[in-house]
Amino acid sequence: MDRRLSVLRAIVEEFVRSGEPVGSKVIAQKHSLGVSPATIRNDMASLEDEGLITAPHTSAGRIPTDLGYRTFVDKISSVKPLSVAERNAIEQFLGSAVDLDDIMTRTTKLLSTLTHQVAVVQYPTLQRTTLRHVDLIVLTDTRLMLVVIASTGRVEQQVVEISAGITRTDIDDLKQLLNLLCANKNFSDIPEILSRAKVEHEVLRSQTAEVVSKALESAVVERGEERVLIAGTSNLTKFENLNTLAPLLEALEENVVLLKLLGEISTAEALQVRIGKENPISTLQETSVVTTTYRVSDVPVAKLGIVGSTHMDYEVNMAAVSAVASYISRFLQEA
Amino acid sequence: MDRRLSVLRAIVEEFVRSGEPVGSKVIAQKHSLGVSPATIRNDMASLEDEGLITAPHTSAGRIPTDLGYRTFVDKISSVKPLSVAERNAIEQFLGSAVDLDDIMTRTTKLLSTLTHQVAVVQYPTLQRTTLRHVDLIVLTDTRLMLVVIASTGRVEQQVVEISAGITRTDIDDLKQLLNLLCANKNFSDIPEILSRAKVEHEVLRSQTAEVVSKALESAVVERGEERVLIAGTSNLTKFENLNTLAPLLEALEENVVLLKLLGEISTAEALQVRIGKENPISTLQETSVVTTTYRVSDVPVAKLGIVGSTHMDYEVNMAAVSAVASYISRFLQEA
DNA sequence: AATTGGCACTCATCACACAAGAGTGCCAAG
DNA sequence: CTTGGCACTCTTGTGTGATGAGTGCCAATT
Repeated sequence: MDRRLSVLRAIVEEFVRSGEPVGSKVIAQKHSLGVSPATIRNDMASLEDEGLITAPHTSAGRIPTDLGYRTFVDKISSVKPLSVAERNAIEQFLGSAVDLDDIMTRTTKLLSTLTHQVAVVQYPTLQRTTLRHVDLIVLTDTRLMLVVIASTGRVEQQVVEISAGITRTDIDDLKQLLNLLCANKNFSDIPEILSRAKVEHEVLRSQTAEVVSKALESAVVERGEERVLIAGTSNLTKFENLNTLAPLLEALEENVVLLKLLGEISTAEALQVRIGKENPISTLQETSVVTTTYRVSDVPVAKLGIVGSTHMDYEVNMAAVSAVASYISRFLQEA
Repeated sequence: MDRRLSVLRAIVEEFVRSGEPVGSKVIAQKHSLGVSPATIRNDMASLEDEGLITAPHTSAGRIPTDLGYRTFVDKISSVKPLSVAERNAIEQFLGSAVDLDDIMTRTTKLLSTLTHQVAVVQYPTLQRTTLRHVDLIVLTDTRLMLVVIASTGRVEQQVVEISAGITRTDIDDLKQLLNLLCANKNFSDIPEILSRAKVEHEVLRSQTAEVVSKALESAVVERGEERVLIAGTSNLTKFENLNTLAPLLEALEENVVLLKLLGEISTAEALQVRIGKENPISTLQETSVVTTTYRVSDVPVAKLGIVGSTHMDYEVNMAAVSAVASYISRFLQEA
C-alpha cells in the first residue's frame, strides 16, 4: 500500500487516541513504517497539499480534515468485528428486554455505551409494518378509543368523537369489518384499502365509520415515524466545548431534527458515514454521523446510528452500529 | 422588613441576573435602599456570619450560599404570576396537542422554555388512576396481547404466552370478566380485586387466566411510574462547566435517577424547592430542583419540575412550575 | 446606636515579556 | 528517494508588575 496512506492512517489513529495534533516524530516511533521522521514530513506535506490533513498552526502537528477522514473510511479502514465478550454482553443485555419499549431503550443505551458517542435509534416505523389488530373501545356515549397494534408490537391509540345513539352492535360490526379488511395488511396500503372498501360495504359509509377510518388512516400514516430515542449525550462533553455544545444538545432534543437526520439516509446502503461538512444539517457539521437501517423479517423498518466527534474511532464504531442493527433485528423478530 | 433581608434579596437578584459576585456599591446604587455602601457592608458582614452569603475571595463581592437561597425562597420571594401573554401562549401550545404523548412532550418543552432550565415531567402513573378497559387480542395459537387502557389515556401492552388449545370463547369470557371486575377500579386496588375474585370465579383459576392476570397485575403495578420526559438540557451549558456537566447529563438520562428524584417529593406540599446540598441525590447537589405534583380530577397522578442552577430565578420558575402543573391537569382532564 | 466617609489592605485579573519546546520546511549529502 | 541537520515559527507556560474591585475597620457624624 502507498506509504502516504499509511501515514494518513497513523495520523488518524493517533489523533483519535490522543486528541492532539500529531507530529512526524511520534509516527516514526510508534507506527514502525521503517522510515525517518524527515520522510514522514515529506509525505505529510504532500497529504496536506491534497487537503487530507491540516496543521492548526506552524508549530503543531497535523490533524485530519473531513476529507482525510473520508479517505480513511473509504480506503483504509476495515470494520473491526466485535469481541466475543462484547457480543455476549449485547446478547444478554438485549435478551432480557420485556417489551418493545424496553428493547428500544436498551438498544439505545447499548449503542451509546459501545461507541462512547450519542446514540440515536428510531422506533420501527408503521409504514413498512403490517397491522396486527384494530380495536374500538367504548369510552362514553360519544367517545371511542381506537387502538391500533402493529406487527412490531407498537401500539397507537387515539380518541374519536362520535355522535350519540350508536349501538354497541354497530361498533362491534365496524370493528370486525376493519379487522377483516386491514389485518395483516401493510400499513402503507391501508388508506387505499379503506377507500376502496367504502364502495362495497355500506357500513363504512356511516358517519361514525367515516370518523373512525379517518382516525385509523392518520394513525397509520401520519404518526408513523415519529419516535426517536437518544442516549449518551454526556459523551459530548469529552469533545465539545461549552459554546458548541448548546446548539448540539438542542438539535438532539428536537425529534424533528433527528428524524430529518435519519430520514436522509438511504435504505439501500448498508452503513452510511457522514463526516463533518458532508452533513446536510448545519448544526451537525462539526460532527460525524454513522447510520444504518435495521430490518424485521428482511424488511427495512427504521434506522439507527450515532452522532459524535469527527475524530471518533470509525473502525470500532462502524462495527458497533452494524452489529447493534443486526441484533435489534433479531430481537424484534422474536418479540 | 429587616434591611438585612433586603440586602440579601438584592444580592440574590443581582447575582441571578449577572452571574457575578455582587459588591456593596452596586447594591447601594441599583436597589435604592437609601443607605451608603458602608452600611451595606456592615449588613453583609453580618449576613456572612449567619452563613447566608459568602465571598469567593477577598476582592470579590458576595454570592448567596445554599442557606441564603433557602432564606430567600422561604422568607423573601413571592411567586410571580405569569403574564397574560405567557398564559395565552401556554394555552395555545398545550391546546393543540392531539394525544397523551403529545401533551406530555409539549408540557416538557414548554416548562423548559419558560424556565430556561431542564424540565422533568413524569407520565401520569397508573397507580392512582383507574382502569378504563382491558383487552385481550389473539395473536397466534399460543400468544395473546394484553392491552390495558388507563383513565389518563395511557396504554400499556404486553404479550403473554399461553398453552395451545384455548378457544376464542374462553378468551372472550375471560376478557369480559376482567373488564367487569376491573373497569373503573383504582389501579392500586386491582391486585387485591383479582386475588379475591379467584375464589369466587372458577374461570380465573385456569392456567391461562393465571398467566393473564399476572401480566395484568404487573402492567398495573410495576410499570406504573416508569416514564419520564426531559427537555432543555442545553440550558445547562449556561451554568455548568464541562467537568460538572457530564455526570449531570448522565444522571438526567437515567430514568431511575429521575424517578428517584420525583419520588422523593411528597404529594402533600404544593411546591417543593430543594437547593444545592439539600438534595438527596449526590449528582444534583450543585443544582436546585423545583417540583410539584399535578392532578387529574383532583387526584394526584404524577410529578413534574425543573432541575437547574442554584442561582436560578426562583420567583419566576416557581410560578412557571405551578402554572404548568395546573395547565396539564386541565388538559388531561379534557383528553 | 446606627450611619457614614476615609483609607489601608488583599487578591484576582490582565498585559507584557521572555524562555522553552514542539514541529516544520528546506537543503545538501548519501 | 531518503535522511540528518538546522534555522525558523509559533504556541505554551511562567513570572512580574500594574490595575482595580471590594473589603474591613476606624473615627467622625447624626
